Amino acid sequence: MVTLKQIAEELGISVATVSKALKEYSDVSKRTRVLVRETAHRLNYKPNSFAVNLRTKESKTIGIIIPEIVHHFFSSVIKGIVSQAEKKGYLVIMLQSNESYDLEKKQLDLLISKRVDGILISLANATGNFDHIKNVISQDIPLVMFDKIAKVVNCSKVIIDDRKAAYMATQYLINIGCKKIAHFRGPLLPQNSIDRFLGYKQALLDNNITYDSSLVYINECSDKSFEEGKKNAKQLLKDHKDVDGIFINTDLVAIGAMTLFLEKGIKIPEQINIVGFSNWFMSSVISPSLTTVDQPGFKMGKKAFKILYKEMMAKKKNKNFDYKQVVLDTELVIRDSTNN
Amino acid sequence: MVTLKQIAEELGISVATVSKALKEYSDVSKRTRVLVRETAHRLNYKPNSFAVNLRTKESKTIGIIIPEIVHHFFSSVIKGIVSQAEKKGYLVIMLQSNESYDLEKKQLDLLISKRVDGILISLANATGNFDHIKNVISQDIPLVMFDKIAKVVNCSKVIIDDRKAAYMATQYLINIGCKKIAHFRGPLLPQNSIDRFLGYKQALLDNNITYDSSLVYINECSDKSFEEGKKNAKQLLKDHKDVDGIFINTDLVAIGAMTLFLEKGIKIPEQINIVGFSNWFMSSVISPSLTTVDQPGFKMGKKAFKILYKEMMAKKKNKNFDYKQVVLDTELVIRDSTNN
DNA sequence: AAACAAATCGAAAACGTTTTCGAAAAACCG
DNA sequence: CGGTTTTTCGAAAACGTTTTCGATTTGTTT
Repeated sequence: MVTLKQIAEELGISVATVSKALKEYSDVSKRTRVLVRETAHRLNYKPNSFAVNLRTKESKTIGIIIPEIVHHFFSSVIKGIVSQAEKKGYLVIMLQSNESYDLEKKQLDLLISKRVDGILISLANATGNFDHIKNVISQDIPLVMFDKIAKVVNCSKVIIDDRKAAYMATQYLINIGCKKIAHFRGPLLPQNSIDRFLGYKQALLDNNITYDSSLVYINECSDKSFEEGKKNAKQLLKDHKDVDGIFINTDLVAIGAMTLFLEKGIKIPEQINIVGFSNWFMSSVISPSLTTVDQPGFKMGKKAFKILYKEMMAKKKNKNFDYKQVVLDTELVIRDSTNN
Repeated sequence: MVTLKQIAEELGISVATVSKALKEYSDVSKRTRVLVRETAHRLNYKPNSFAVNLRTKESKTIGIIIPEIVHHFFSSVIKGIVSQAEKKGYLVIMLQSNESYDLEKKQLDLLISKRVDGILISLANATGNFDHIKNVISQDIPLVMFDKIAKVVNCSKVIIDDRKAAYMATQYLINIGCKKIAHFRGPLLPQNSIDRFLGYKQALLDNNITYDSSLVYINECSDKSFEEGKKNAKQLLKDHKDVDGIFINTDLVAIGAMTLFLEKGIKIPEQINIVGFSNWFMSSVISPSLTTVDQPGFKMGKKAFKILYKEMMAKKKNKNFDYKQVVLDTELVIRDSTNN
């Protein structure tokens, strides 16, 4: 591995000037500048990033923690982050929390001991305490949360308006004539689940439909989403035979539910209308295709990185910055699982 | 940020002993060892990884390059890699080549200038020249290829036996009575496509079915897989009305094809039997569910890291090592798109 | 040619850690 | 107590870069 020193010796000049020449400092003559550049290129010089990191106190690396990698929405977000980060010369370290609070805390620790320049995080379902996040922020490490956020933590966030999106989805079910609408709401803790539930409830109230808590089903575990969708659907059939619409927290659960209904000979959308959430790719290719709320993962990833980047630049210049909250638009994608 | 120096001053001892105390060197007394540990903990000391990297010449980081993140198989592989790497104290930097040769080369450059300790890579479809890979290996940087490999490159590899799996899939179609079997083979360059095609061809020959090259369709672009599946299916209907089975390179293309057939009123599996490849999750929930070859992504990721880890350890001790080639088992998952 | 300004360079410190090697201190033994 | 071994410690170099600041050289002006 060739170093600055070797280039310096090769040319009979000092390490300092070599370094400065390569960075286009104005206090090195044009002649030596090209000389240095040429020999650097000839010797295939690559700066030792360990030394650069140590000296500049930055790693040009960011960390990202998500609940689950094998997930259409999250992998889209990652793709957005990685693509944007690369443009700005940042590499991305990826970690997954498996929806576990303890793991999330541990991963966060790992990232800060690696001294990443910034962190992007989407919370685990199990995360109900946010001290670990606040702790990072208080250490002045830029951090932005996306999608699964904590309202109570003061930092930049990129989200969708879950409540509004859920409201629109429910309103749509009402518009097409549904009288008795159930909701599969996902786990209790995450803000998304809460907001989507509240949107659902509000839409009912605004349309003078009395809210019935027995129509709301919880599905806890997330790596068994499909199975839980089936389970909830089965239970729903026992509890309420006359339900004609369901708004479901996430596509995979919705697909599970649809699968069970089809097994039981129940026609979709004729007997039950179903709306999902997230717009996974598979929702467009199953039959009937699933009406769902499109969640812009790729865009969210890009936006989240852009904000983080600004914060990292601000920190570098010792400037302080205001936290931003960006709300991305969603869209109801109407397909064949609803009777329009 | 607290350093060794600060701990040393706090205790009135030298930096050297502090360092050694924290690493349980035997040449520091028990008394000072606990003293150092305690104050380190009290001051919340975290070693500066930049300095450690510089000194030890390792980053405890590996890089991974895949063609596409938003992809069930590859995200499974990543999950396997990340989980295994974390156990051994390694973090993972992820990059995607977007199936482009130029990007792949650039990403590889990025990783080596970041001085990752090792690299895992799955080649882009467009990669037909392997000098960039050989170059890395000749620099003595541990590298293992997985799934989309280059046979001609001498390094460790984790793969499945694409040829055998394709043979089995085709043989299965023959066994259930298919007389005229088409093949959608994917792009030309990747070894997988080639091997799967060869397996298909061999199965035909072994069963005394004459191979007809007009039954083989190429789909080039990979982020439009679904659309290309439809396109190929449409063309197939024009060319060969009497085809009764298709073996398709990858699930998403198969699902595209199935979608078109269903649109055209062609019954699956009654009129056409379809076998895919990869076993994406969605293949189990569409209807009819897709018969396909299960490709163990998670396991492949774990195995690939394990081999890389051994090579990294060997390199650290200046030992040399033999390249390994691991072939993982596949399994034909029989579902409803074939008439069994 | 003197005086000054501008351009060009390099010595050296700093970043924080690890590790070698010699020195000092303590323990042991006859 | 002298000599030897063992234990414990620290000085210092090294990793490769960046950057400050003073020194030297060159150029410009009278």
